Amino acid sequence: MIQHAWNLTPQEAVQLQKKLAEKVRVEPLDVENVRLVAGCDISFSAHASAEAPVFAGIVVLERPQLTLKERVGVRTVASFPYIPGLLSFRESPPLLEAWARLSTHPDVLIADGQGLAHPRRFGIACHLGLLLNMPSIGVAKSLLVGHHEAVPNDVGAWQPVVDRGEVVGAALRLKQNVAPIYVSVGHRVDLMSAIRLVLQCRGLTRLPEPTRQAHLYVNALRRGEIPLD
DNA sequence: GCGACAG
DNA sequence: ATCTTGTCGC
Repeated sequence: MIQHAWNLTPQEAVQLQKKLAEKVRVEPLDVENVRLVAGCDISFSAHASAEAPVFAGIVVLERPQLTLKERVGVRTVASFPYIPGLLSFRESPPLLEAWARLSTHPDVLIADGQGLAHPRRFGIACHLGLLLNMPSIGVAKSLLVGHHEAVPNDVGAWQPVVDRGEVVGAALRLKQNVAPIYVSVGHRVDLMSAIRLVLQCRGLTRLPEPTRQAHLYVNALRRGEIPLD
């Protein structure tokens, strides 16, 4: 099991990403046999500070009905600032804490951010997948790197996201007349498998259900509408 | 040096 | 990410 310190300087974090990026595995995933899909997200209290309270949550849905099987949340503090390209050093520790409290065992994890569509090909989806040794997929609402052609206005339509001549992800449309989402490989999956799984996690909104429900959950936690265990 | 920049 | 109500459109 891979493990490393989190109290790093931004410069050290960048070096660590370059080193860990070499360990990411891109391979087909047997999507048809995926039963439990985990979605995770973070919610911060107002005013971004170094010691801001943060709520991290994981929701586990069961395919193909996308039924909620489990959800777990934790309250802690962020110990790393938000720096584009280093998001995972801010959000992963809280998410790993929540993950450790799961009683179910998800087959795949969908992270709220990029996977390989990252300047060093190591977004938060790759980071979490590698540390948890889990198939993982990145689903982001906007692009960090790369470009793509216009995506046809049809559910399921997608266009490759290219960065420095390399296909690093896909702009995928889950709903008509709204912006597409960005799907990229995290760990132990390939792009086609990732796209297929995300499509199977489609609800009626722009974002896939795991991501959407995790978002709603952590926001409810922050507002005190739902108690922590 | 000038922009771009996940959440 | 967060601060925030109503409003236009499918």
